Amino acid sequence: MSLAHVLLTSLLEKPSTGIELARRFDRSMGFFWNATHQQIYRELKQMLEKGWISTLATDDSDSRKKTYQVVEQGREELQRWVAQQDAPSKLRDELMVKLRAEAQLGGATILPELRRHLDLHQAQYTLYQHIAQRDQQKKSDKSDRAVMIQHKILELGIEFEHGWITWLEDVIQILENQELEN
Amino acid sequence: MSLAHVLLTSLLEKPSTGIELARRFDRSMGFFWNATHQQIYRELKQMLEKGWISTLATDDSDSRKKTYQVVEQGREELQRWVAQQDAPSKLRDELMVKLRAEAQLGGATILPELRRHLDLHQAQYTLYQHIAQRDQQKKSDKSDRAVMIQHKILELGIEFEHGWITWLEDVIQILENQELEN
DNA sequence: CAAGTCTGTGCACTATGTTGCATGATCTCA
DNA sequence: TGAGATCATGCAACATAGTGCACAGACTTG
Repeated sequence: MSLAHVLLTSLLEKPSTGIELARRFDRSMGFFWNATHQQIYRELKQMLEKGWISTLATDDSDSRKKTYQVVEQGREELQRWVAQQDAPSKLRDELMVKLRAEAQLGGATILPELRRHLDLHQAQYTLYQHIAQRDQQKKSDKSDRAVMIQHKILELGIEFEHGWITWLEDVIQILENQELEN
Repeated sequence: MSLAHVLLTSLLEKPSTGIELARRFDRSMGFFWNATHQQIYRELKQMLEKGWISTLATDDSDSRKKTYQVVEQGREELQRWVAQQDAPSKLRDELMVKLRAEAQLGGATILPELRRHLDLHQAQYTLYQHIAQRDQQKKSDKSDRAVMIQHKILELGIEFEHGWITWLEDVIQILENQELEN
């Protein structure tokens, strides 16, 4: 299980409510992890039971809103997990399977899908670029370890998106030319 | 569900037994999808029930070994799936979370993990390069659509591994230098 | 040919992720 | 001020993925 550890990390960065966490998954955190609000609420509940997190007392008591923070035990658990060896995450990409399937089936049904994915990756790419630019201006404190790491992670994201874009453009071109030949 | 579709694709390429499929996941197919033999047997059983595949009659009947092949209905299902729009697969990488967690926790516990991953990616990279070279010699028939697509997929894999390697080297360097400064 | 290992299949259980729906609280604007 | 949107939390059911273990047949070797 590691959704719990993702949430611990996110909560260390800033104590938050369930929804806030869910929203953060659509942004920076979401680049390399994602989860629905359902998973998040369920996980928060379990983490509370395990004593890894607690709710902030400052919350308005007549609201159902709960803000969570990491407690010592949660911090220790995260530390333990970080030190632990794990296999690199396995890639699992439907589009690649579809391409390969189409290679067997014949036809060119896949072309629109490839174009659509190209668009999506381009959008993601520009989004990351914007975030990077904004960060650059906000905090030029290069010596801050946390800031540097976050920046590096973003860079990797940008690199991957760029890889996808050039690759997709290439494949689309090749397939389009093959179409024309028939 | 799409493990079923991955298996359909793999079976179209070549009728196989469960184990053969599982082994193929450790190779070419495994670059963008993976599954344990357990998942595969279970899925094969269900696909048989749905009438997407059938067992080959040529199998030695006193062995428990079963060779599966795709039947018309399975081919149609695959076709349907290929044409269908899907969101790009979401990346989910533990190492990135760990990095970010460590940025919060402080310490340099992550460095050995980064080095280990660098090694793994380097190994993967050379493996792909070898496969690419071998394929180049075997089948220089560039006009074959299926061959071309498989080659392109491999190229993407190589590109990604390369991205990981340069990025990891970079991050390791930066963190090592920070270590020295203390 | 007995003992040990490998191959191929499979069940049961657990963990993780997803979908659909429900409900109270808060906001908003005519 | 009350009807409707939307925010925040959550339950239940289901779908998918992964682990551990078992077992029968084939292969192998002293």
